[in-house]
Amino acid sequence: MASKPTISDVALRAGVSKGAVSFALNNRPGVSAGTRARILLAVDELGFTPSRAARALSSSRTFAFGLVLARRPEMLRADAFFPPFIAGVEQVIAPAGMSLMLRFVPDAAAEKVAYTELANGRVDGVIVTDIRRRDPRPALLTGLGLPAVTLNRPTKRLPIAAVCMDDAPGVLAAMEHLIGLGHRRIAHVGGPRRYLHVDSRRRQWATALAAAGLPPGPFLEADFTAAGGARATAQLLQAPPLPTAILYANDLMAAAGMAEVSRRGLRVPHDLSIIGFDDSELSAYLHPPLTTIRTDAFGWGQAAAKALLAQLAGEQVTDVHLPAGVFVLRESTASPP
Amino acid sequence: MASKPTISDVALRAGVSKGAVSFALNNRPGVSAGTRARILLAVDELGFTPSRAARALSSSRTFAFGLVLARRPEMLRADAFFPPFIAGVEQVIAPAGMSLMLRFVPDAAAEKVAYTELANGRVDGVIVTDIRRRDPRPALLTGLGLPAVTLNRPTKRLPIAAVCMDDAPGVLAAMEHLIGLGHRRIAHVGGPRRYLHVDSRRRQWATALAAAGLPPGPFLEADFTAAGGARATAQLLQAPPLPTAILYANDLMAAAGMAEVSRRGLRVPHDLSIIGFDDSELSAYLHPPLTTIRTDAFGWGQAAAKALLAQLAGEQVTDVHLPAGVFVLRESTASPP
DNA sequence: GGATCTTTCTAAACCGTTTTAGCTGATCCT
DNA sequence: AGGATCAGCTAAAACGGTTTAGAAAGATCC
Repeated sequence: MASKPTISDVALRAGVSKGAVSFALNNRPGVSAGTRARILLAVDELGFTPSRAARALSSSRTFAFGLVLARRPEMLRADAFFPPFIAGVEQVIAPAGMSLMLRFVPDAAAEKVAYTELANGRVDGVIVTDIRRRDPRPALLTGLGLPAVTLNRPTKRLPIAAVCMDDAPGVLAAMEHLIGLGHRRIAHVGGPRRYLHVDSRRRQWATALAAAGLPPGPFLEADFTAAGGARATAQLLQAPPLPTAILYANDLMAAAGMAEVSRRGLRVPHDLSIIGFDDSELSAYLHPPLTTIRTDAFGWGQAAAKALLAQLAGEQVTDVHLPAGVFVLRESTASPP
Repeated sequence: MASKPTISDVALRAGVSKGAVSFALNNRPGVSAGTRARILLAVDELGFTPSRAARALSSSRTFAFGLVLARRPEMLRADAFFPPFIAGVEQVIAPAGMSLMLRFVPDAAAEKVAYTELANGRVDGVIVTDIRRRDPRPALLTGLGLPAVTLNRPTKRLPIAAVCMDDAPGVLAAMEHLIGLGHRRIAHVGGPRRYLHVDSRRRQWATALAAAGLPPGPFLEADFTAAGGARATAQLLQAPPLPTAILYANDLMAAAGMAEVSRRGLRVPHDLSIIGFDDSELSAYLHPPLTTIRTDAFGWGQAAAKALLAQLAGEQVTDVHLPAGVFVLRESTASPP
């Protein structure tokens, strides 16, 4: 009585066998309504909650999802995506009695170890983010037999479902907006090109440029940090021909870029237009408020969690397509000087 | 052979009993060097890794720590503390074979449920952040018998160790800097007052004001979001006497405040000095670069994880005191107009 | 009215570790 | 030489659930 009650205590109190209690608790047929009520009463009186460890051992399910992040700590310092993303995941899985197991690793080698450990009875499935070119993880995960969901689709055919958010419409709208304003030299500051979404945004940008009959603009590969954004901006601004607009792959780099522009005595948007990506919380409150492309990290987290949950429930899951990011017009863009 | 090898497979291959294998793997005495080598060889050949679930069940340890965050999703959107904090925790616990279990909950009621669930065989200990006034969690946790570490000390005497970072020196240095520049009306925009660290910073600010013989300045309670920071700033600026400097409880509010000041045609730092808190990644790259007080979230995470690990190892842990946040002078402060 | 199905429930096996109790044979001590 | 001690190992009992095989009791069928 002093220590935590077990299923045997419940069985004893309800005058049934352990098996009956297990059936009753898992809503399985084979228990009469009366007995079920008696069992639930005993559960309630004893304050019984099943031990996850025992459940995990006998049913070989862990009731946890895994998320492995391969990032250097400094890249996490101001990350605007993961906190809301994780919150979205949590909101969906917590009511289902599951929890999220997090792993931060510094590089790809550690990443592989982390997934292997997670596969070894720590989680029932994983959400794979930051898909890279020739990403080894889908193969690794199917090899490990670990159910998974990816954020965006890595390559054409894989037995892993993807939860996709198309960034083409957002980037296109942004580019059309700039081109409509009369911009002809539109630069792009992206993230590391190994990431698929970085490359995708870059392609949309290049396509829009070409479609408007404009010459290919300068592309700079930065690292998603404020420091990187400032550095890339400085580089774009150091020699003519100067771009009249810059599209960034996230708001953090855009904000830092905007500051860099100001520091050089140029004015946003008068001398240079700036567009970010993600619509982070601060962006609406910068000076000037940042025009950006909104992505719904929270909703993405929810969708990914739902897809993984459905997969574990045995449903045949296909790719999920979320509403594309929308272009949010604020005040960091104007006609070129 | 097809499925994952168990400890019995290893025992069979090495020609010993399961017990011997367990002893060898856990570096326990009672196994000769020769036998140990034979066992380790078998482990290697079979690629054996012990099942966490079975381990958890028989040793009643879960090899995971828990972290429960009671925040509304919008407060997480731009949070600069948790990503590096969690990264710090991870860096310490991963080599020890442990992982982090995360829970996001919307309010205090859900919080209690979350801790109770975690206590029930899901984690070996928790890190408690965002300590509030009359926080019910320390009592809850000691009641649940769940080892814990708090970030900063809630009240005087509790059997829970705290990992503390003193913000007094940083705030004091900031205030001395402002007062030295000649400021006499220094406002403070804090976070929700139920948080102990909010109250602590507010007290330091008030004390410094009093120590300099200045009248108590206006305090505004905001919510740590950019929107809240902008709103509070607007309120401070709407009626004279205007403050000549504002100290914010985080960089996000400070950044939004700075933009709000600019929007009103005032110039930072010429017309108004601004100081933030935390030194988030963007702050050094704002225009002007934000003067702030640096807190080491990553180091805090490491220290908290170490303390919890030590506690689980049976060590008598006392409070840990981390280096205080340092004042980082940049360009958002100047003499009052 | 007996054979056959269902339904409801029990007993026991099982999941893969850790841990305890106890069994060996060698060594030490007097 | 013979008992105590010890390291090195084995066998088996936990840990707390799930799951399977099968028993007991009613309901159904011809």
